[in-house]
Amino acid sequence: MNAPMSIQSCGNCGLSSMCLPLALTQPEMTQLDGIIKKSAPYRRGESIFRQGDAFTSIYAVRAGMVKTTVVNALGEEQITGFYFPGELLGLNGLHENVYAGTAIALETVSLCEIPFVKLDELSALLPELRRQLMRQMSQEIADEQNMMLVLAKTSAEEKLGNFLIRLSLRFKRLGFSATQFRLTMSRVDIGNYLGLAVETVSRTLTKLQQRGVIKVAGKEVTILDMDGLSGLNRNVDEPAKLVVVG
Amino acid sequence: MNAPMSIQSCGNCGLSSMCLPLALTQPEMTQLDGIIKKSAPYRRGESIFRQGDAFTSIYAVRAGMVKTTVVNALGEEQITGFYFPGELLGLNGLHENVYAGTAIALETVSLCEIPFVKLDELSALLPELRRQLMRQMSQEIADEQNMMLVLAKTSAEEKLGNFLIRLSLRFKRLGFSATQFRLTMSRVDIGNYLGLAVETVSRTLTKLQQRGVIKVAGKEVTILDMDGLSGLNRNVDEPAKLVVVG
DNA sequence: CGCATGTTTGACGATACTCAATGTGTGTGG
DNA sequence: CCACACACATTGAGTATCGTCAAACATGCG
Repeated sequence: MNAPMSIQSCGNCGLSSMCLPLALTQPEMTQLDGIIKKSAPYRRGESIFRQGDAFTSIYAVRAGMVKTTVVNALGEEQITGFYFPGELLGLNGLHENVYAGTAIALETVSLCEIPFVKLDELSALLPELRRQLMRQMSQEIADEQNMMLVLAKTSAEEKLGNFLIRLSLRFKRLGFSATQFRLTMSRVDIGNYLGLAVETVSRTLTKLQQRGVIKVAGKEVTILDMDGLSGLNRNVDEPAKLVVVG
Repeated sequence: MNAPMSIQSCGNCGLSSMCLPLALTQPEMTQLDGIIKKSAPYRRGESIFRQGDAFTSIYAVRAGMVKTTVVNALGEEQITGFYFPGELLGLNGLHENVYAGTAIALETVSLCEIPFVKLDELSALLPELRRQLMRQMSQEIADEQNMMLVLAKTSAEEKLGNFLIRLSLRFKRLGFSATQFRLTMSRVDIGNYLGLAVETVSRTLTKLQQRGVIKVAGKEVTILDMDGLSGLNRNVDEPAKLVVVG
């Protein structure tokens, strides 16, 4: 008796509506299934690919969380993103046939490996697959541009607020609580990603907590005042009593 | 007698080897030409598209320079890139069928407009076109990730050095001098792009000049010591008579 | 030629970094 | 199961880099 394959198929994957197969018909999905390789789970700290490795596949996260980094000539390292289930890894690799960054599992992670040559061929036949692939690349471009704004223009407090809100939205999209979740990454990772020293991350989280906007207990975060996080307290006066102008 | 069309065709465009038609055969290029719309030149300050506009086309820069920006909910604006001839604009627009940013001509600019629906259809037929489009998107992702590192991890001096070096490489690729060129954008734009105040841009350029690494005269820049710009003076010893305490 | 816009320079101050020490959690091995 | 060690996280003190405010200076367009 074979082990059930259901989990391996896009058709039975709960993430298909936010992943590559979006908008594919059932037979099309079967074709896509045909080229996807099951990959053994990665453990915390293991790398899925490394900067400079030959580019062969992109990966869809099925479970767990992944971080990606780039390193410059001086060895400085920057975390460029945290990837949730349904999101694609390795899209920066195809322009020079070499991965432009490293992907590392933040916890036990399960992935779908999609050989790019086959995906490219299939995308010629399936317009919706092609468009979805491009949409996801486009999405990544747009996301990173927004991140550039955050890095260049905002204070430590705004950076953390923005970070927590984006995490919240992604947890929500996956069906988890939008207001209470666990930070998979360390404070060091958060600081690296946001361009802050670890100490500043700690202090800022404490400050947000004291103001009653969030509650932090180790890696466990509760968002108490979503508007306070995003609204960026233009009114430094008082946290409660919200004034609506007009 | 018709006006010569040569300039309008990819086959006769000097940029084809670094633009979309890269690796296309002559007949394929003709097909691509068939969907490209000539666009009237844009003047300094004019927008090619605006954040929120319906996404219809991507644009290849043929002449002149373009900047792109994103604005967040609070009205903060971030320049996300400067685009040279041969580079593509609007790639961030297709994931939500709306441009995720604004593109503005920094000088008189001439563009090739490429309706995306047609490009998408054609990309199903021409594998090299499809791959080149994806490569350019991938390139943009990788570039922006490197920019995130610059924004998050480096000092004002390093930011300017990195900025000038990247400009230099792109001028070189276009056949211009790599060591002497004109900054098309204002100091305000440079500061915005790099996450620095205008005053810091000014001061840092002056400092780099005093150190003999560059020469600046208004918008005219000469790079005197390329290694000094990138090498990041690990040797802080002394430029002139510097007093070392101890 | 003059006004507007862009650029430079100076003085001052705030935000976030560095260094340092203490506190907390997690995983391993006895 | 507890103790220990190591990594991670928090807090404090002092400081540097860069931003803000302000004014003078240059440039260029009409």
